[in-house]
Amino acid sequence: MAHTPRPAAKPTPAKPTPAKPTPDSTRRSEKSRRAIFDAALALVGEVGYPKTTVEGIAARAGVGKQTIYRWWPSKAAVLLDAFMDLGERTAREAGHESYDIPDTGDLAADLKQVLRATVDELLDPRFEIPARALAAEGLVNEPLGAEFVAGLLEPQLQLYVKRLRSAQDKGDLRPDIDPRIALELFVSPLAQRWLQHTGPISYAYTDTLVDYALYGLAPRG
Amino acid sequence: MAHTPRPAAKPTPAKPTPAKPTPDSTRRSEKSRRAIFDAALALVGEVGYPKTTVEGIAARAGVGKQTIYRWWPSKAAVLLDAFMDLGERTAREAGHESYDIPDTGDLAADLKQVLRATVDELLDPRFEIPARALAAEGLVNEPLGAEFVAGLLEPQLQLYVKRLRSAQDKGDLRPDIDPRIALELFVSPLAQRWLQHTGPISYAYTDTLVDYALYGLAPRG
DNA sequence: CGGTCACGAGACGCCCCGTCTTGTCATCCT
DNA sequence: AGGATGACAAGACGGGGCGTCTCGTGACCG
Repeated sequence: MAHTPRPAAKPTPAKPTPAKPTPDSTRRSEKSRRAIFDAALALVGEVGYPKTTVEGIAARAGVGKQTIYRWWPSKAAVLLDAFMDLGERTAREAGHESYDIPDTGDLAADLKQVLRATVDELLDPRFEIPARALAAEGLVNEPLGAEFVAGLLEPQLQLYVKRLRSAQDKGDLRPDIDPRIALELFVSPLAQRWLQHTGPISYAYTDTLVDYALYGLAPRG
Repeated sequence: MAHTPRPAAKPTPAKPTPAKPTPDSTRRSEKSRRAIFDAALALVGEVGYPKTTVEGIAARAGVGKQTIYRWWPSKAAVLLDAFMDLGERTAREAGHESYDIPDTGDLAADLKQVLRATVDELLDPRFEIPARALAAEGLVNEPLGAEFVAGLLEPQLQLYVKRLRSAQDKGDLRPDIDPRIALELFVSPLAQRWLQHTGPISYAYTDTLVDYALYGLAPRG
């Protein structure tokens, strides 16, 4: 729960910050929380992010506006939590405790496989619409962007770091390479094509990225 | 002038689309147009994109709101035209008729030089604030995103395509490589780090990207 | 010299914002 | 048991930007 307010508050009643009421999260209604998530995701899918409003979410969820403002600072924060909750639920029901990039010994094949799965995900509207909306909001809304990166993006990237380190141990990757930079050679191009529609995304494309990145653009020899 | 309305309209008065008044662009006030651009860029820089409003731009420019709505569909479109106009003006006063990536014969050095210049640009607040705002809007607003890509991004990328083709002619780049994909190996990582704050950007970083991309992540031999 | 039309100014209804008020209900403490 | 607490649904409220509209003005046109 990313936006749950801090449970403690200074005892001093007269401080510069107006001393918010600080809601009691133990008394929180789980039913309302889920209804808000469902309504937010449904509305973003149906009318798009810009036309999704806090009032609309509240009405759709059968919830008072105050209940939303009590727990989240903005519609973007609501959607971020809803999206992360969705991700956890779908991962759980798919049986994944925690993802990991396969390690068959063939680095190129493993990377291509994961990127193909990513392509599928990026093209699934249930994922695409809220993810794009959150990415867009994160570009302009600093704290939300940081949470988006830290909560959704960076954990994925760390899986690549792990797999690339393993490859270095086995001599499949140059030992002087920084894995955190290396992964960007195939992940970032896909991300940019998806986000900004700068080109089509397909299995052939991501396969090509892996080959180019691993074996280099310059002639070998 | 990206959003100048079409000069012609069907003679049929009763059609499904309500037949907009179609302003006469020959009678347009150049003074107002410039004042709107200046006001839009100033406001975005001062109060940020979300707090920039059409009313605010109009008031700052000493212009009626209708004059903005007559020529642009949204504040995002205004800012896009203002930003493109700014780019043209600064390029002109810097004496550049048209940019081009240097071709000294050393591909790695040429790419590193251009990327270093890009780093400088990305870190210049005068460029950064409106560019990020437009990129964010373009993610969610399809037609604006397409115009952003076609008008600002793709022309830059084509310079890389040109330089990479030249490298292929000289044998500095594998002949089977698609230059449009190859350029993404070093441009997209930089773009993503800048847009989403997924990591620091520096000369050392972009130099590394070029080396990784040209010579590959896998051991040579 | 009369007609056309972009212009500055601003009024208008609309919708959403974020806050505040009211009454209900579940939980916890005494 | 009974009283206090506090989240809850519902919705009223002022504020402000939206996009459209109506004015009166002035520049250019035939």
